[in-house]
Amino acid sequence: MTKINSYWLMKSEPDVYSWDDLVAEGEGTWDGVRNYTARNNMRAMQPGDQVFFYHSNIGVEIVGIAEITESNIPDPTDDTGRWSAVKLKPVRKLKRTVTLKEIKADPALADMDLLTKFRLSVSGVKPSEWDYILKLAEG
DNA sequence: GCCAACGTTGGC
DNA sequence: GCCAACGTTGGC
Repeated sequence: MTKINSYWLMKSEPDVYSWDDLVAEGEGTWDGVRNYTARNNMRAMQPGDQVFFYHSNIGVEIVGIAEITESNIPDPTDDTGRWSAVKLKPVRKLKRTVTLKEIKADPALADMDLLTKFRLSVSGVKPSEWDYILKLAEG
């Protein structure tokens, strides 16, 4: 099994589950996803994969980096067996957040799934995009 | 298997 | 709070 992608972006509404909630918990289970594309992305994840944690609705920005600790586990909120979940832990908060506005304004990031499939809650990030955003956030 | 209706997401 | 985008459901 070859690794296709190691970088991801996961969206959460901060008033439901924020970066601080993840930090407080130490490890979070990402469940309740009811979108096939998002689920397929989650199934492709492997422990050790890096994830941008993104706040939707409020803030609308990437706030931190998390790491997948367990992948392809059954969704505890699902009784049909169709859906999957992953577990992740916080790695670190970005030195400064990177807003959607910035991402939209930057031609280097125009192809991000975040923009082209903006309703997708779990999307892939290319290594080049990952590096670029890290550079924006931390120089 | 098509497609209209419906529901949800998420930016503004 | 509104509305556009788009994924899912269900009737046929």
